[in-house]
Amino acid sequence: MPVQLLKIAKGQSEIPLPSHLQKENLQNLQEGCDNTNKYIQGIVTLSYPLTKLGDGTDFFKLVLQDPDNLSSRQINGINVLIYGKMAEDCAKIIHHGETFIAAGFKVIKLPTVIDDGRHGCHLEVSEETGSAIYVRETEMVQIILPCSSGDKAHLFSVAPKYVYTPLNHLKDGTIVNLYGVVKFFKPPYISKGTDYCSVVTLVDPSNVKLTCNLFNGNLDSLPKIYKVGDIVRFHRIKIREYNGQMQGITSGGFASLTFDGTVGAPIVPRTSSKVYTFMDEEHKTIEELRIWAASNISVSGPAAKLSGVQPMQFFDLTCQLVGKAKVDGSSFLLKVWDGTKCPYPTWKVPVEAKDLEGDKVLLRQLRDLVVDILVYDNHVQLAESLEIGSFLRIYSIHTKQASADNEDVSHIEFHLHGGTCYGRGIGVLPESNPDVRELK
DNA sequence: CCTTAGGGTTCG
Repeated sequence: MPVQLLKIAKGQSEIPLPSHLQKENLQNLQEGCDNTNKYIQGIVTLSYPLTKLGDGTDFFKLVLQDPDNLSSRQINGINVLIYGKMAEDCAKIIHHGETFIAAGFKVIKLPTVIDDGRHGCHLEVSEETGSAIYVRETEMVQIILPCSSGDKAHLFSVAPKYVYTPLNHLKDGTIVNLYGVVKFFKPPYISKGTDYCSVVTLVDPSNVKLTCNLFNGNLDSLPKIYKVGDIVRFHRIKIREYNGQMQGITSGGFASLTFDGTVGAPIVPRTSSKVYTFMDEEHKTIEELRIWAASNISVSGPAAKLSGVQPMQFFDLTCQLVGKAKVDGSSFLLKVWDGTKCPYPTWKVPVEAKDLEGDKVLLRQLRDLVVDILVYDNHVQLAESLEIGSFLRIYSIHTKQASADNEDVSHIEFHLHGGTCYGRGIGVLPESNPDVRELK
């Protein structure tokens, strides 16, 4: 059998394998079987540098995964050992994530089988034994598995070839993957249906906007967007036409990654997915979008501090929750601080002492810095669930100047009105957020 | 169940 080293480039039609070859499942390999007319196929998840054996023979080793049997619990890779000229050629053209096909391979049973999910055999491939190797791009397969915890030795990944659609190429009724810069968003809120809802408007270098309605019963499954300018990657979002415009909506397998959109910031995806793909190619995309966004997205000015508030305005406040209290059915009180002092006298919402949650001593210590924010209607339920001490960003707080009958001077009131216009809402920030660190 | 929202400030 002649040696064939075949690279099928993207876009070219696939060259069929010789018809006499039959596919053998990676799980079914056994030593001693006649594999002359069989081939195996897998995705390259790991490869080692080309080396030379003691006798000068080139040697190249890679690990294959069966794309039909990928799961986080089952590590079913099989080692492929390639010798001679074929090793040298493979080392040049094979990349992580590509589909590797070998015909005319030799199955060698491993002396000691450890029951850790590893394959009981390895494969040997060389020109001398009549092997043929085909390499092609991997079609879209699911999954990659950076183990989020535990044994790092088993950390490996499979590169699926996801295709990302620019926002100006979206078509009604399709399910696509896409990247976008957040131009507007509503932090997740409790919808009138059964799920949390987050509305996100994206834009990309095609300058087309896409508003997405994202729903999920699990708050954590919605994108963790903290500010305009964040960059998101959506997988499997459904595109529909609504009022003459394309609209995105969550479909069954929706998943998202969110990144800080600041040029030069660390590229750390925010996601609830334990399993996701993220490779060099994605890094590059994020960096390019950051640079584009820097000159094409107007990020709302520097974050407002309590020390800088004006009587009649809407603003976003990054703060820490130090107290909360039930007020009535349609409003709820949050006591927060951001380390700065509001220059105006602030409104104190009267509540019964028994309804106030929070460290009394701390509340007293911080009494000149803490402000009362009254939240209404749809925000009440979310506000009730917030934990004392957590870091929040409250979007579109309204400041109002008022004076009570028993006061000589006017005070300033902080309201988070009902509804979600202009992204009005409450988001919880992780302690790792740069704005939270600044707060501390 | 197969919706919810479909960006564009409350009016307490």
